[in-house]
Amino acid sequence: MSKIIPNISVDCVVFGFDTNTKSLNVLLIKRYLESEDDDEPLVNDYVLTGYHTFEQETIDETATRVLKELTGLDNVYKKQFKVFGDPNRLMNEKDIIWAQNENFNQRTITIAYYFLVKTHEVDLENNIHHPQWFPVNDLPELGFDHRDIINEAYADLKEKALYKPIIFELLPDKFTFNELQDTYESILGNEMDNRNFRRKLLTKKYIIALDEKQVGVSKRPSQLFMFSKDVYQKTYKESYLINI
Amino acid sequence: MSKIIPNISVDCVVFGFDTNTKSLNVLLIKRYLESEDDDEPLVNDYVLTGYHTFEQETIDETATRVLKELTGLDNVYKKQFKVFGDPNRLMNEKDIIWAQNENFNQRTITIAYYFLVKTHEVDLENNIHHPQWFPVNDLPELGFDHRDIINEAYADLKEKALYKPIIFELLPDKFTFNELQDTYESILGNEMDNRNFRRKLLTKKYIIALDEKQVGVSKRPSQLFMFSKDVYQKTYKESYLINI
DNA sequence: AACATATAACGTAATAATGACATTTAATTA
DNA sequence: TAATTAAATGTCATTATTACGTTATATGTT
Repeated sequence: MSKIIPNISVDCVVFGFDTNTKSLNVLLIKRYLESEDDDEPLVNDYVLTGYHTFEQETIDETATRVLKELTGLDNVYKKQFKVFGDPNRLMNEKDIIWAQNENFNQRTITIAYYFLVKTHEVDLENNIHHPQWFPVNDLPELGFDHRDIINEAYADLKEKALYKPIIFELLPDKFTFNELQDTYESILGNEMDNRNFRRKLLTKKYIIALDEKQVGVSKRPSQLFMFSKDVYQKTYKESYLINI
Repeated sequence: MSKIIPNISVDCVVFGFDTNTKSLNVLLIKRYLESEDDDEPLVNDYVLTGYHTFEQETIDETATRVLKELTGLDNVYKKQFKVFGDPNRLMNEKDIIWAQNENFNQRTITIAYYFLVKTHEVDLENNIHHPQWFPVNDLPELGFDHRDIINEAYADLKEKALYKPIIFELLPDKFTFNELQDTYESILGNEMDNRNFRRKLLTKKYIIALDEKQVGVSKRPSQLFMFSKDVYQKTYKESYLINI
């Protein structure tokens, strides 16, 4: 049995994109504690999943382990983006109640990761944590400093999406151009002209048109595309284009 | 007296740019341990500065404190870029010798920051750590996992320099256009056409031509420029230009 | 005073990328 | 076969980029 390091943990922000609602979502689990006199619950909000690092484990392994438990997924895009270590970060009223109940009260610093997953690959049903997706722009009440953590993760994702092809981590293997644009618009929070967007990205050799169309839609079906990481890595030249 | 958290530390990569040698440098301190029989020293290499976090201190405060001790500087650009937490990260031969001598051997995770400083503002003389500048491309033998840490810091800096105006943190308040270009070239590791470089950056309103020239040079003196963070923040529109 | 030296500073033309804008096409369903 | 729905596309004016060599302005030297 592995021993945990009591003052070091990992928290995981799991991002998914829902192509139906066109919403960038975050996976959260409920934090619930009943009062003794069965009145109002003492704690009833949502949190990220996380766990302490084991003594013989890298931080990355902790993150991977936590994600696997939550989603069942391996080999997911992962970014360690910030450490949250304020001595008072778990000192809200509800966090203190929770900490007393759960028997942790030491100063804990947490290393925060975000993950980009394909929503349809996450099985929410058979999951002891009962995770739920929430739009990143419409989050429920959150415990600990997890709202901060999510906001920082989102800010980092926004920036990174502009110059790395990470958006494809959020899309199915086969996607339409409109889905791609929707995903960009959700992440970046702005609308784009569809003609200009297509022109720009259609020239990229690593976005490959498939000989295949959407099926089962009652309208003109879109063409499907795929992203080739391989072609990307081979053809992308770091332009060193200063863009300040 | 503040108590330290024994398994959590901060390490600081301090970058400076030397306009004379046109070299991006890192500030290092010596790690030295003599053997008892006075032969070869047991440990004789260089390391970053770092220190443990105090119990009532944020991680950012730790970093700021360590930098202040090393350089005397406050209010310096600082980026927390990565955590190094491999269980075996301090397990090289020399690190073990050092750890026995210094009496630490527990697993320690370190939160790494880099700082961008103006070289001429750092006083190397009156400093108990005796720090020295080394070119990032020609580092001496380094202790612990500090070569990794520096390389990761450098990679992050390279990326960030392309889309944030952080380069000015490395330059004096008044700089010439050629110094600006030299700094970019050192960081990005490529040469640029000087006409195109000027044209591109001269159009930026936040790079302001001063009514002032270099003095004491035996050639045509350059015009001096300054960077206005204020103008930058007011005029920069996030273009949301996808650049993948 | 004229010249040498050294580096700062600049221009042009061809090509590529961007931004702004509305219509046509291709499938399903009634 | 007509209606519906969303997919897909074209053009033009403006701006940005690339590639390239010459001129300007200071100091130092004779």
